Amino acid sequence: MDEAMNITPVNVPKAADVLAGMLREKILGGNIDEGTTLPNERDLGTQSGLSRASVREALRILEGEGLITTRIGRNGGSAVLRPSSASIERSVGIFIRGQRIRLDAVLETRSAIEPPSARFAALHRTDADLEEIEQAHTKLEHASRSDDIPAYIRANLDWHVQVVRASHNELLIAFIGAISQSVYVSTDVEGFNLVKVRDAVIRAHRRVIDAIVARDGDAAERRMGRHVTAYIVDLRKAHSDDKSNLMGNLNGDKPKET
Amino acid sequence: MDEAMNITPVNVPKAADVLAGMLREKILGGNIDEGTTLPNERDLGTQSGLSRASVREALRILEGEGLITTRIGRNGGSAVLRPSSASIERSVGIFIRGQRIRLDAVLETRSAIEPPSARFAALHRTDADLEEIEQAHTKLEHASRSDDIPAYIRANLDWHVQVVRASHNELLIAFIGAISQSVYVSTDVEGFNLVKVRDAVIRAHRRVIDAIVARDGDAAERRMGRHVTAYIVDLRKAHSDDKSNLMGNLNGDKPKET
DNA sequence: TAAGACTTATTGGTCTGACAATATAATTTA
DNA sequence: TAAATTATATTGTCAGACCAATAAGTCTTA
Repeated sequence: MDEAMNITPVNVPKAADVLAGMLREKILGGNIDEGTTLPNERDLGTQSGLSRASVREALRILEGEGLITTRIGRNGGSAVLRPSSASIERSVGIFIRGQRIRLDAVLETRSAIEPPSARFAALHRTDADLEEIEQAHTKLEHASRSDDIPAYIRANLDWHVQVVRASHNELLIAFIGAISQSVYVSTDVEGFNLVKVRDAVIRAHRRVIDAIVARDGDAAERRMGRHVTAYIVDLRKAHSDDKSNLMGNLNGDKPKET
Repeated sequence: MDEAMNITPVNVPKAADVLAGMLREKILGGNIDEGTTLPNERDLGTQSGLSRASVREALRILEGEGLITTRIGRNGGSAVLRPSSASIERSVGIFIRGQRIRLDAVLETRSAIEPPSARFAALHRTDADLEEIEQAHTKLEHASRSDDIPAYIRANLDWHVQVVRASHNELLIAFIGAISQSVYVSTDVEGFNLVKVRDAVIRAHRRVIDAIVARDGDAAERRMGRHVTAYIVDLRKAHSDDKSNLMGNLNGDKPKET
């Protein structure tokens, strides 16, 4: 590169950003217990030499990052929070909407993540995990039998989430959770009107469960892979009437007129 | 559930949150071009009936979500931004640090995502993608030959990112990008001191590239899978001196004394 | 005429101080 | 002792002012 005399654009951090950065490092770096409360806004102001408005902006940044939660009233204040997958879910959701990622692509992502997750689930599961998965499976069967399609869709997603949970890989869990949100809001009900379709899903789930029970990672990955791939193919087939577009995107846009 | 007479906890949204929500929907829902500027803070205040401080807090929230960027000065203001993967990277990074996810688990996640990504890369790649991958490969070889380990590590990660880029799946790209950040800051240099190790990596990369060139999805997935698995195994072997802990986590903590 | 220097308007950045809303603690009272 | 009341600590919100940065407009000058 030719970066001899070039200096980086002059850095003019805002006061609130600086304070937020300091507090963020304190929270993430230090061994601070969850629930510990920061000094109140006025004290933070005098300590940092900033106005309360700037302090509040900094706190709002941290709140957005899921690092603190703020309560009003006496003994209120900003309490340290262990960052959860919620903020990943939020940013992924915004990303999907903002970039207008198509449902097709989201499902493709899911089809990439879930099979290896099923493998890890088979390898790392506990008996408690199995119980959760079985419970989700029962709920799915019940929703299917009572023709409650919305409940069925919810239960279906839930089952998949439970399988990934059993992998005990927090990142995969967070990713699947984030994706599931988006899949849920844009899964269309009509795909599951047919009992035949619902039954096929349930049978596929059963086979995956069996592999997880047997701690057979290879089988779990293979079966989950076939299941999610088949699911995508089915959806594409169901939507093959408007061939130009394959599927709607996640923004509720009308198909472009051509 | 027994939720007959129960009312949900009274909802007291903050003014800034409400305004942020309205603006967020306007930005994500409406067809607003990137670069469009919102009204200035004072106008937003009068239009919404809120004080400028509240308006600013709302804008700060949106800025944190990557939906706007704010510039000072005449013709400045808050310009709409297409949300990028940057905010996903940030939230994933915070999640990893905050939850103290171990490097081991991060690598496991990578080993789950990359093989299917390589498959998609083989299926969806363009010639331009190939060029990027080859270029990254050349850089890796060069860094290896000149024993520049930091450059080697950077180039190594870069190659992996380029492969996933070729999948043209924005979510997978974002996930891998987010993970790579964390892998980078905690990959330790010593694992690559041996030429033998570096050469093995390069040969494995070559085989993956060949599969992508041939548009052979199965081979690409299989070879990438073997590569990342071998990588994890090697790292674990290298760190087998402190057997209790397998690897350091990503927070630079000292191993717990027992 | 065109390049440079100066002026000015617009916009976000920050501060101060005040009051409102609310949740908990402390006190009083039945 | 328990319920009701009061006090207090804390965030939520507002109004207004001034500072800082930027770009458009204007003037000067070669």
